[in-house]
Amino acid sequence: MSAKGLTKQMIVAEAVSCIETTGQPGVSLHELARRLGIKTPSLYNHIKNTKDLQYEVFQYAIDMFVSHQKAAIENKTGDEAVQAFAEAYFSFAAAHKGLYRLIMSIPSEEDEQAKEMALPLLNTVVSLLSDYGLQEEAIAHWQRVFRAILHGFISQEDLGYFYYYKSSDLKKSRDIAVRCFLDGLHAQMRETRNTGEQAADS
Amino acid sequence: MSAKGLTKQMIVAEAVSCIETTGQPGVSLHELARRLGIKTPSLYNHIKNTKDLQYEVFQYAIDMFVSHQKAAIENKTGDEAVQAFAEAYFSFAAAHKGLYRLIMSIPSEEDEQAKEMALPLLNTVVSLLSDYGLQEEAIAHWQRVFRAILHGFISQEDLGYFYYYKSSDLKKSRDIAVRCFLDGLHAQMRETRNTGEQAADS
DNA sequence: GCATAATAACTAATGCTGTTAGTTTTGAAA
DNA sequence: TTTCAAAACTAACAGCATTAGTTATTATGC
Repeated sequence: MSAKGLTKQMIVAEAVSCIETTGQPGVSLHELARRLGIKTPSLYNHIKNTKDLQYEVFQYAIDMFVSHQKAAIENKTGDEAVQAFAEAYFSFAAAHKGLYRLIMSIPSEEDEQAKEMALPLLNTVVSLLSDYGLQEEAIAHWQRVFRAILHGFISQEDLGYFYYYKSSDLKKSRDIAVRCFLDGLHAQMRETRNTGEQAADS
Repeated sequence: MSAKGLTKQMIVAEAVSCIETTGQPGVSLHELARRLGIKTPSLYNHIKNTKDLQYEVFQYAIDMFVSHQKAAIENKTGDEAVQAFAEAYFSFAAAHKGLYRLIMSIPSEEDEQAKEMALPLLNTVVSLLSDYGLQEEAIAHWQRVFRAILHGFISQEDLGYFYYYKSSDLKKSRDIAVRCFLDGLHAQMRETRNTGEQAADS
């Protein structure tokens, strides 16, 4: 009945809080309004639509994720930094399941806005690999490989695709994956040093 | 107005066809009924609910994916088989975007039925790695690593997360990823041979 | 201190989902 | 030809996002 002084930030915060507790990548406007003590359509005084709200939360999640990553690799370089990054990546995904899911569900090939918002997420990995003195094209490839491993792992854990053969623990699998990446990267660097060319196709 | 002799198989087939053309992992019952020339609630004479239909399509997609994989690695072993498998994996995901998305969106930790249906998908990879003479626990780990790379790649391509730094092509990135996996696997095998133990943590 | 304008709440309604209950039609078996 | 189950239907509901139009509150200018 009253103008409660609700702000967009408060709505986003409530949405984030909801996502954090449920582990789901979204909230219904109905649920959100209920939590804020208003009726659903009133939300439209502050947000444009669900997509708009999603973008706000998306931005929030990315900022959080990136700062988490940056903190983890501070004062570290090379393999040590890569390993620390991977651990930070895994721990964030575990601690913020809903937000991670959101980050990995929003963008699409067509959505230029989301892709641009996600850019910092890529830059952290690229700068991580810059230590290795690779050529620019090689970095572009290996950054993809690294992110594929990281996300592929989290994603399939989340889906339950890693709970077969469960005798062996996930942490060890993750360590092996990261080590595999580093071994592969080192092998590539040896080849590059010997031939002066990236030779990954023979 | 008439009993059209519709069967569950026909409904599933139509749903698959719809998913194949749209690239989306699902169809609305309304759209499905419209395509079949009946009213929405009539579908409930054949299916239990949307989840039920989803499972049917899921099963169909898995069968298709698995047979595609098996055909690709027939008469191949070792690295050659691994590479052929990876190519088959990538090509299926590209050619059947909607079905692949469905496969990678249905299961969850809690959904035992879906997890069991997905089992053949894991067995193909496990049998692929059996060639290498690894211990059972090592296979459990490396099978995860391989699938993480494969799905991680497709997933992020799909999300648009690989379209930055696009100067370099995706195919080459994929090749590097598979080679990285093989390099890592070989490195592990050398270690195992030397020490008689899996030593991936030092 | 009071009128005014902007803000932010509201109610009512629409269209899209999936779903259920109850009813009629159809086609095949007795 | 009657009978009965299968498979279609209509009508209705609940939950979702969303829009239009309305009222109440708050802050601003005179």
